[in-house]
Amino acid sequence: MSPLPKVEPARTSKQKLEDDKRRHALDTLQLVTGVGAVKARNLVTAGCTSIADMRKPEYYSTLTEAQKIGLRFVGQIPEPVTREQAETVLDFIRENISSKFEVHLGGSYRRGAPVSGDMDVILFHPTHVHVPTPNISHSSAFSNRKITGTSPLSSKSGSRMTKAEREASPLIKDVVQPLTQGGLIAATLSTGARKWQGVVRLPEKDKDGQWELMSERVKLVEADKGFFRRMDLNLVPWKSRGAAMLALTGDIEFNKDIRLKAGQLGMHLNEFGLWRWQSNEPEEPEANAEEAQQEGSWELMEADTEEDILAELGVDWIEPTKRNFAYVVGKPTKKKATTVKGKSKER
DNA sequence: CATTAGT
DNA sequence: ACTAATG
Repeated sequence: MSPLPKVEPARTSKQKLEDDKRRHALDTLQLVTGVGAVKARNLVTAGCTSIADMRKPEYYSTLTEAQKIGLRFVGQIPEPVTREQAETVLDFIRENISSKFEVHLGGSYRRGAPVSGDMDVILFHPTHVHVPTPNISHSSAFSNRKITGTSPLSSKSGSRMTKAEREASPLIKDVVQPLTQGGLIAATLSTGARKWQGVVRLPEKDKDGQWELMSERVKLVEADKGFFRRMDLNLVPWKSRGAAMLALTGDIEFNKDIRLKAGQLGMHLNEFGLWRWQSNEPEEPEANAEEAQQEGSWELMEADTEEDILAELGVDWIEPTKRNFAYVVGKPTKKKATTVKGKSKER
């Protein structure tokens, strides 16, 4: 009387256990900055199942430079940054670079969070850096295609930088270098013309409120002594300050929402500004080839503060601290029957 | 190009 | 939704 088909409990539970272990290994390896789903899977498949394993030469040698840095600071980087720590770093930066830079903190700090996962530093400079034209065509709503690399405009300007160009860039020369020599910057994860990502050692003040000696800080960095945190430096053209403040303050859902709104109004919003599409003169429509060459171009709108951009989008001012969770798009004096978005993830 | 990261 | 850097 046991017509029940027999299952195989031994095999099933063993399988389940191995699945759990594998998942745990994948999650663990992804604690290292720069290690994502693909790299973690490759490592686990190769037999690397722990942070300690990752330091073995056979695995370590497969890591990128950024992943090696991530591994070096894996015990420190996940630690949250307090507002006080962020403000200390901000003070230090202001004291150690040219006063021509206007320095702000974005991210969850600006949204009022008590602690943040990292520091998002925004640097405005009145002269340096130019504003790149968006790489998408206006009809992207229908044909989601980008302008091809054969476009005379897009092919060149956004291209890569040589090492020499990189070191001559204002972000590196005028910001990263002094902050490194000052003993703030401990390691670089990635660095380009307008974005630097890396690790800083929190500067400390002595009993008299004086910073540590510069030479002391540099030694402490080399000895891995102190508190290390993630920081991003963003160099922003003056004209892009409003768009950059919006983009770098977030949160993600807020950014998506106002960008969607811009698109619905036929505009394009990115961290460089609010753009409107300018069609080319039809000029002489006769005899034109089947493929119209240039349909038009994106032109930067005047709106260069957060207020102006939001106003242009028909959105009333929203305090940064209100950009965290549910927020309303549309007229505030009307019913609340407008789009409300929830949140999911925050550090 | 894919991967990772960032709001 | 959209962009930057790496390899």
